[in-house]
Amino acid sequence: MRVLLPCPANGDVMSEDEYRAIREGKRDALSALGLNPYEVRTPPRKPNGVLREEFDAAEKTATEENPAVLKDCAIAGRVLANRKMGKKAIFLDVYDGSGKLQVYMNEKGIGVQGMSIYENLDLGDFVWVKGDVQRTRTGEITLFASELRFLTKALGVPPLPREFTDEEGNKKSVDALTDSELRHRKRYLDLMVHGDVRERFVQRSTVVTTIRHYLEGEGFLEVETPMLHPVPGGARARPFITHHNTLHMNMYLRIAPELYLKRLLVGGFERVFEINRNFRNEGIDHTHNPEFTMLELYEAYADYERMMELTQGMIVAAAKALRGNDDLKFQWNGHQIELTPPFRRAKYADLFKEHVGFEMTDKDKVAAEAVKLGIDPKQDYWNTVNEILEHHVEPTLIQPTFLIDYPTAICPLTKSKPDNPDIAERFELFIGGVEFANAFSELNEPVEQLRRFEEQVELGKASQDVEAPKEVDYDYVEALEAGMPPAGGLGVGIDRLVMLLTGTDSIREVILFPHMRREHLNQQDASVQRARIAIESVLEELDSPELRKIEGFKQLHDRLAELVGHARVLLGDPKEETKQG
RNA sequence: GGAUCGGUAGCUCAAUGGUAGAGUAGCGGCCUUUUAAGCCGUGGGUUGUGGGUUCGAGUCCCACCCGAUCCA
Repeated sequence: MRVLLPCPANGDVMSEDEYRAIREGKRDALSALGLNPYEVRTPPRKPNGVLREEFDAAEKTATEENPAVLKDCAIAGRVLANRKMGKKAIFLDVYDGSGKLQVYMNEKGIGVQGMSIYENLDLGDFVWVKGDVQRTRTGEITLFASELRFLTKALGVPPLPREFTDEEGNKKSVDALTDSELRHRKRYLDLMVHGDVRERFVQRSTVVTTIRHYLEGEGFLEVETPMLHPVPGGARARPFITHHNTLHMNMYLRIAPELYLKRLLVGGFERVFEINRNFRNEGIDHTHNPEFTMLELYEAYADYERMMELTQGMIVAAAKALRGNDDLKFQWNGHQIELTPPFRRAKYADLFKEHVGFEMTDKDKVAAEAVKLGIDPKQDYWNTVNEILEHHVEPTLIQPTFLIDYPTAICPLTKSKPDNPDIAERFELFIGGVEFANAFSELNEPVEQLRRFEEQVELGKASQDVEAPKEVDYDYVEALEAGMPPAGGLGVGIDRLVMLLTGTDSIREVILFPHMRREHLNQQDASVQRARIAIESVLEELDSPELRKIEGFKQLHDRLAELVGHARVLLGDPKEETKQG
C-alpha cells in the first residue's frame, strides 16, 4: 500500500513506496537533463489508428522489392510494454485512444539524447515518437524511431496483465486489476488496462447519442430543468436533502424531472425531453446506484399509445446503432431477449389474474396473499396489490412486454381511461423481468391532481411509508390551472438500457464512477466523520439572521461557538489547528 | 437488514496453529528485430482494522471496516 506523508521541508509529498521513489528519481533525472517531465506541448502527431490505416493503404500498392513505408510519421501515447533486446534494439508498445502501435528504437536512430530519455522511461509514461512506419521482420507494423521526446511521467505503476506458469508447466494469462472493488474505485486504471471496459462506455455514449438523435428527428427539444427541488416529486422515492445557505432553506436533489417538464407543456413547448441524472436515497446493489440517468419526454396531444411507439422506436434504434446491423437478439440477465417490434402488450389485471390466480379486486384473497408474502400490513390496498404483482408477475416478463392499464390508485399523475375511472392509461415496459420504461397519458386536471397529491401525502403519513411524498407541490397544481394540453409522457432508465444492450449484469459496469462507501474508514474514523458533519451543520444554522433576532441569542451563539471550537480540536480538525497555530 | 464468500508483495495468487512464499512487475547485469521476449542475480510484507485464545495466529474466537453473491 502506498503511504503519502507531507514533507515538512517543501510541502511536497514524500513516499514510503519504493516504486514511486524510483520513478521520482527518474523524473528528477529528466529535469536535470533540461527536459520537462510534464511537458506542456505535444508536437504534431497522428493517432495510431490513422497510421495503421494509412499503412494498410500503402501496402496495397507495395511490392516485394518496394515494401510499404510511411516516411516521417509521429505518434504520442502511453508506454505499456518495453522489450529491450540488448543495448541496440528496443521495442515499446505505445497506446493512444485508437489503440497500440509498436515502436522500434536503437541508439543509432534516437541518439544519445533519446537514449538518456529511454533510461528514465517507466511503464505508464507518455512519449512522443517520430520515425518511419514499416513492417518488422516478424510482420508487425512498427514505427522505427528517429526521435524520442518525453511528455509525461507516471509516478504510479500501471496494473498490467501478466502470465504465470502453472504446476503442469503451462503458461496461463492473468488479467490485471480483477478486483471489482478496485476497478470501480480506481476506474482510471480499469480503463487504462481494459480495452473492453473502455469500449462499453463508448457503447453507452452511442446509445445516448442515438436516442438523442432519434428524438430530435421526432421534433423533440432537449431541455434542462432543475436538479435542486424545493419540493421533491414526480416519483415515489426518498430524496437526498441538502441545504441552501443564503436562502436558509432545505432543497432536495431531484427524484424525477417530471413536474418541471410538464410545466414546459403548459408554457407551450409541445415536445420536450431531458436526459440527465435522478437521485434516490435508497439501497445500492447491482441494479441500483444512488444517482442514475433517466430519459424523460413529454409530447402534447399524444397519449400512452404514442409513448409505446416511441419507446419501441428508440430502443430498436439504439440496438441497431450498437450492433451496426439488424440483429436484435440480446443475451442478458440469463435470458435470450428478442427486441424485434412490436413488443407484446398485456393488461395489468389480466396478468395479475393469470399469475396470482385470482382477481386483483378480491380483497380477502389479496389480504391472505399479502400475509403469505410478508408484505407490510399497513400498506394501502392498491400498493399491496402492486407488490403482489411485482412478486408474481414481473419476473415472468422476459421478452419485451408493455404491461398496460394500471389501477388508478397507484398512478397519481396519470389520466384514467375515459370509460373507467379505476383504470389508468399507464404502461411499464418489462424486459428480462426488469422495468425499463414507465409512461402514461398525463393527468392535466388541476383539481383532481390536487386531490390525488393530498391523498398520497395522507396515505404516506398513515402508513409511515418513507417513499411517500411528504408535501404537495402546490406550484405544480397552479401550473396545471393555467392549462396543460393532453399529453403523453415517458421515462426510460438509460443505465438499464445500456446494461441490456451491452449484456452487462451490474449497473456498476455501465456507470463510470459508481458510488461506494469511503475506503479505509474504521468505526472511529466514521464517527469522527459524522461528528464533523454535525458540527458543520450547527455552524451553518448559527449564521442564520433569523436566529440572530431572537433575544438572548448572542450569549447562546457565543457559548455554542466555543463548544464547537473545543469539539473541533478534539476531533483533530485541521481548520482549528491552523487557527491556533 | 439477514446469510454465505472474500480482503496476504505494485499485479495475479500460494501458505495442517510452527521461519510469510511463487510467478510477474521493480532494481542490477547479459543479449542487435522482439510480440505479455529470454537468461543470471537481487530488494520488496503492519497478511483490511482492533481485541482475544495460545509457548506460538495469515490460519482459531469476538468486534468492526471494505467488497462480492444470494435473500428480504
